[in-house]
Parts: sequence; C-alpha cells; structure tokens
Amino acid sequence: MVVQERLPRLLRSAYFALHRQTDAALAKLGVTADQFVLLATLHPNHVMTQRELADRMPSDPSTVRAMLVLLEEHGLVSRAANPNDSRAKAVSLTAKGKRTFQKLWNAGEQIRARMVAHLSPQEGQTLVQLLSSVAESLDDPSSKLRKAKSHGCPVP
Amino acid sequence: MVVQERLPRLLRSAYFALHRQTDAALAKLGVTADQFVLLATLHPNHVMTQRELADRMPSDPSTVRAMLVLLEEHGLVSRAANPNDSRAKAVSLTAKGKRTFQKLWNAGEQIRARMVAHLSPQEGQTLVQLLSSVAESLDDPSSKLRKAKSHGCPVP
DNA sequence: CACTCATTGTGCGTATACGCACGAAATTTG
DNA sequence: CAAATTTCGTGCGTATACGCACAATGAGTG
Repeated sequence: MVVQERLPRLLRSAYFALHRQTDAALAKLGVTADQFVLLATLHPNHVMTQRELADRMPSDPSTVRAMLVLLEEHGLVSRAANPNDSRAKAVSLTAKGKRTFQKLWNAGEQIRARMVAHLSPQEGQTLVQLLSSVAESLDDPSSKLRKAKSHGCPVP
Repeated sequence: MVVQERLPRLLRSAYFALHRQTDAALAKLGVTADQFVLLATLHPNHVMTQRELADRMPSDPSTVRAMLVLLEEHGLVSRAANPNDSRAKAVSLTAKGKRTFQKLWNAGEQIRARMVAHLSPQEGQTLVQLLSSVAESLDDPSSKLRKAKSHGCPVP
C-alpha cells in the first residue's frame, strides 16, 4: 500500500477534525481553537516576545499579532514593553487569561479523550513517536538555526 | 507519558509543516496546497456536486465555493449545470486542470518522500492505521449520516 | 563613532475555514 | 396536489495563515 500517497490527506483529515471539534467545544467560552493553542503556549507564567511565541506555536508572526490584538481586547493576554529591547514586547497571560485557560482545558478534556479512545496506551505512544518523526522531517531548517543561535551552544 | 496532551499539538505541528512545505513547492505553479487537495479529489475524471466535493476533501461548502471561483478563473475546473438537479452543479477538471495536476503531483513528490524518510515501511503502515483511527474517532457523525443516506442502504 | 546588517513588530493583500442566513429547487408528507 | 421540510449553492462576517515590504531598533564591524 502506498503510504506516502495516503499520509498527507490523512494528516489533513485528522487535524481538521480535531480543529473543528475543538472550535465547537470552546465556542461557548468565546475562544477559538487557535487562540487556545496560543494561550496554552503562554500558560501558566511564560513571558516571551511575539516572535518567540510564533516560533513555539508554531505560527506566523503576522498571524500571532492579529490574534494577540483580539486576545488583548478580550483581556486574556498582556503585551508589555520589553525593558531589554524596545523593539520587542513581553507577552504573557493576564489573571483572567489564566482562569479562562483552566476552563478551556477542562472543556477540551472530552475531545482529547475521544481522540485516543480506540488506541491502546502503547499505540498512543507509537503514534506520538511516529508523528514527531514526520514533523521533524518536514520541519523547515531555518527555524532550527534561530533556536540553535538563541541557545548559544557553540560546537567545541 | 501523557499521550493525549501531546497529540493535539503534535498533529497541528505536523500538518502545518506539511502545508507550508507544500505551499512553497507548488507556488511556482500558481496553485496553493489546499487547491491541490481539491484538484486531487476531482482527479482524474470525477464529476460531482460542490457539496460532495466538500464532503470528500473534507472542507466547508462555503470554502469550496470560494476556491472553485478562483480555480474556474484560472481555467482548471469547470462548473457545469447538473441535468438531474437544477440546484446543483457538476464540477470537474478541465483538460488544463488535468495537465496542471500532473505537474503538481510531480512537484510534491519530494515532500511526500521526505515525510516518510525516517520511517520504515512498517512504521509508515502503522502511522496510517493509527491516524485513521484518530480521524475516525474525531469525525463528526453528521457527515456519516449523509453518506449512509446517499448510498441508499436501508436497514432491514 | 559611523556604517552595515539582522531582528522585532506592523500593515497590507490573498487564500482558507467556518458559521449563519437566504433564495431556489427537490423531496417528503398529509 | 399542496404544504412542510430538506438540500444546494450563494453571500456575508470573523478568524486564521502566510508572504512581503516597511520603520524602528539592536548588534557587530571597521
């Protein structure tokens, strides 16, 4: 069976199914599935620049900005000035953001459970490992360069 | 290890990596990754309504319409009147659409290969099976009802 | 210190993604 | 057959997703 021909469509189907279910489950709390990912990246007390946030989600810096504007209006995140770099901003969760995230996390519990409902613990482990491999194989090496530089670990 | 907590983010990362790489690879041919999925669903000679196309991608009917408008302007698909149902339209690939799809398929070959580069054939099989299970677990049952009805298989 | 270059965030344009409401046409029901 | 219901495609509004160009600022170099 031609795995590499089916895998892209399957990955797309699985992700969209997850995204739609999550959107539906979180809608009553006024947060989208993508906003949830952003809040989770900041949870519980991480402070980072918009660029770093975009790298970790991962998402586009331009997209992250648009999301932050909305989330700031809703009072869930704060964008303070960064004392070390006047270009950058220090993004973090507000108290309301932390409270809301807890509700969102609970609201998504059923979906996470349903996702692995037909998988044994062993199969779940395997899926995580195989998906990690695929994600790394597809990852654009340009982002790795930034990470390596920020860690500052010169090769001896 | 808490599989169900890592799986959603991992699925998102893997899908986005695939989508970005595909978009970049197909950009020089003037087609997006999502348009490629639509063309692939129609390839080579399928004729279907917009609704059926949306169900198979899977995608939203409203989104599919917007994509079809663009693809029709580019001469890749045709939306003819459906003789059996004057509400519906018969969507199919044009000759240019079929030629373009072949080029797109070839342009994406490297990505599909890279995706499974670090996987054995057995692991690829396993990944397809596990992802299918997850996708089915998350699938909204409302779409299944439509499929069952369209097949016309009444329970005795 | 002046110059060059890289980085941060912003603004704009295009393409999805999806919900919702609408008119038109088909199907079901009484 | 007429009325209620369902289905198809459309149009509108909001939220991503990403590329690109831009100004301001920080970093490295001579």
